[in-house]
Amino acid sequence: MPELPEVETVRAALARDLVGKKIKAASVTNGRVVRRHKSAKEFRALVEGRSVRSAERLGKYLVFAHDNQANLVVHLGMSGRLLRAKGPKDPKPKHTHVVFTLSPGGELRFVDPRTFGEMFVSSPPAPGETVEVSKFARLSVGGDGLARRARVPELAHLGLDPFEDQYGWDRFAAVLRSRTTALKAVLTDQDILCGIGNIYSDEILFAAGLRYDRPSESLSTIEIRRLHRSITEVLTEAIKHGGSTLEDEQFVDPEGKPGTYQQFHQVYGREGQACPQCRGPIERVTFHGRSTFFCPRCQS
DNA sequence: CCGGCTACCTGCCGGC
DNA sequence: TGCCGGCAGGTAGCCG
Repeated sequence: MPELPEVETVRAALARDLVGKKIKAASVTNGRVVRRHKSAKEFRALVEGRSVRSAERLGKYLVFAHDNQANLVVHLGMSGRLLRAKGPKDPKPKHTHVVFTLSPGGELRFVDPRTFGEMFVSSPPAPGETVEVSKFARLSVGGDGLARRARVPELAHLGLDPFEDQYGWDRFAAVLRSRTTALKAVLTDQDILCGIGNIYSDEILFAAGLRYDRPSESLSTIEIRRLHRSITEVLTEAIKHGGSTLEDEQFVDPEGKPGTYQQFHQVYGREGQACPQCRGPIERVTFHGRSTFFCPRCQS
């Protein structure tokens, strides 16, 4: 379940290892992965022969700028991996759906058992064509973020990325006060804040001492500042440890290395265990059809 | 406009 | 031992 820290880990690895290389050939063996395109053939025609100029991230999306104004966009979904390989002789994992042959040398493969992940080539909007950028992005994102959204229309609906410029606590306060929804629903709504999913929302809310079901507009200024700080701190710490790799899922970076942040999880997946702060039992509830872990004593 | 529900998928695990 | 239901959850699309 790659969320922002896992996607950032992949981005950083590919910034070192993919940028500057040319995609000589692409092979697509599961068309569902490129479902935004009319055909796999169309997708191949758009990527083959292109060089990769940069590796960026917006929320949980990877954005690789091509040498022709277009961008290759990748979302890992629930179980997607981008894996480097030395060449075609390296054994292909099951569920390898796309293989890029790179120049110089090697391959980049997209492996995704559950096929919730996808990739597509985004062409810049035609001159004069306007792109509707999400109102939460407009509210707080600086020039780069807005420009990036305008360049990739498919991602223009995304809200604030927690690491984008100009994401101050006062702007964040305006976002929270504009909704009456439960905090967890706000944190995981990609059109408001992008990059946070089920695991990190629970960890962030525990760090902030706030319950998942607190109405977002009910927070005091101090609570808003605490939540704002917790978002940055938890995600930064998770990135430092290469993201989280849970026992039942298989996140690894492009070199096949798992993350280690799971050992620092305070509440996620710890139902019945002692809260690290008060030693009371961590509770698990189903919220919006998803598991939510929290400490009823430390979070209010 | 907004919130809530479901479909899309495969692997894994517990129960029978 | 084998089958089957439930669960995992990110996003898009639909509906009220």
